Amino acid sequence: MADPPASSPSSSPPTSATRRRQARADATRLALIEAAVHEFAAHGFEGASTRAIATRAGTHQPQINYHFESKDELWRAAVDHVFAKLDAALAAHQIEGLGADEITRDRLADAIRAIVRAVAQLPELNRIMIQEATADSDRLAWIVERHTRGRYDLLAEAWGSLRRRRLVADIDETVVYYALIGASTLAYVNAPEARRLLGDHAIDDAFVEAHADGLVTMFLGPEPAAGGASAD
Amino acid sequence: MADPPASSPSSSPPTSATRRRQARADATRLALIEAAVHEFAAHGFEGASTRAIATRAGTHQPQINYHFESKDELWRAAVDHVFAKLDAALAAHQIEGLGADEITRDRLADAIRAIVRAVAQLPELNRIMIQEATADSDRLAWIVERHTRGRYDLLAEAWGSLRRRRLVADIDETVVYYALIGASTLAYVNAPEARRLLGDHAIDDAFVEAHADGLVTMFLGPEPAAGGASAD
DNA sequence: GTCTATAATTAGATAGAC
DNA sequence: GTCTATCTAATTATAGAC
Repeated sequence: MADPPASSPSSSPPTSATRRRQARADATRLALIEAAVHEFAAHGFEGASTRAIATRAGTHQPQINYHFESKDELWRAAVDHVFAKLDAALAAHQIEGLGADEITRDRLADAIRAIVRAVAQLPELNRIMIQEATADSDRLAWIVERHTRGRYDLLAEAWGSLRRRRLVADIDETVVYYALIGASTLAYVNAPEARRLLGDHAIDDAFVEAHADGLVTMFLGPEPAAGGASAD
Repeated sequence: MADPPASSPSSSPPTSATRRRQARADATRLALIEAAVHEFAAHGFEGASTRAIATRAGTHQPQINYHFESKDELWRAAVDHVFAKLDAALAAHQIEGLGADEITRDRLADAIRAIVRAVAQLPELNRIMIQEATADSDRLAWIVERHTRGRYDLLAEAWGSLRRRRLVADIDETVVYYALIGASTLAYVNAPEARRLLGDHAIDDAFVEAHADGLVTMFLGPEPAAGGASAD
């Protein structure tokens, strides 16, 4: 979405030297984005300094204003980057998404497991989300319209469909949305706290699997009701 | 815990004037703490400025260093303040706590409802907690040992007791802790986002009650199993 | 105790050499 | 494109009048 700064201003043919320069520039840009993800997640937008980001990226602070218009634009590029990684992780953890076909209890169970595994390996995304969601701002408006609303609608429709068919508990979609996101992300968002509270190795792969199973039980019940449910 | 600056340096008897001065000072101190709660919750420790806190408190920025040693000490006073409010809110919403006697399913259900109602009216506490928990720091160490660990132990013991007696699903205490805190707090922590996503009045009293009921259903099941459960 | 003025540091952004 | 040097504005904390 953010255009890279124009690197071929006129019609000069791409020589080997300019191609190497471009590759170096792309590497710098990516390193800045990944460093920004880490720093914004840890300290919030205002708490993260562009100097710390540049140092983590192995470059110098003015590079941020060269490759991005401003700290704000770097933040947007970082957010787009982690959401792209989320979609990749979700795709890796489940064959079909929520929206593909008529939702079933088992499909939602698979989706919940996929969400838990994905957010476990991508804690920065939900750290950034929550840092921004605590106060209204232009950044919050941007992130809600660009990344949040579509995902909310998908989950709300899936839950609503199951709820109307009595395949899940009679709980409001808005309640389920925040309960599921909160219940699935907090242990990873708060991993530094969890390490102090529970020990260094408390949030490991076994925890993630127990967490996924636990949330499926909590949100979908121990077992699908045999027989009695009738469609709307 | 933090001693107020000594206001009676020698043995001068308290005149009406000095008593009025002291009352004014106490009011300034409290106004600073409450403004600090708001600003730290909205912007995090590093993102909140002492000028903004002083302005919100209706006083001037150097008052912070007079009434508190530093921004850091003000933060600690603010955290103690919101945890005291949490305890008051929890006490108002339930007769007995988790630790009073042998835990029962109904007692835990009451506790969950009390937690939801309390965190709904005190979103600043969980905003501050989550802002700090995303990165390790001296502040995180302080808050975990001073405020978090005891509450974690209480809930983990209660759940473990019910779990051993097969009165709740067989889910690990650590999973339940983060799932419950996340599921109960996120809608209020993220209220600015929820307003953009769902509309201005989505997180109202009816939501809180539906939320409380929904979490009881999710964590404790729709109904206690009649008969079959045997104690350990 | 509360105020104004200011010191010392650090922030994001820019200029210009190479 | 990347670097060094630096500008302007904002930060926390302190000094000193009242």
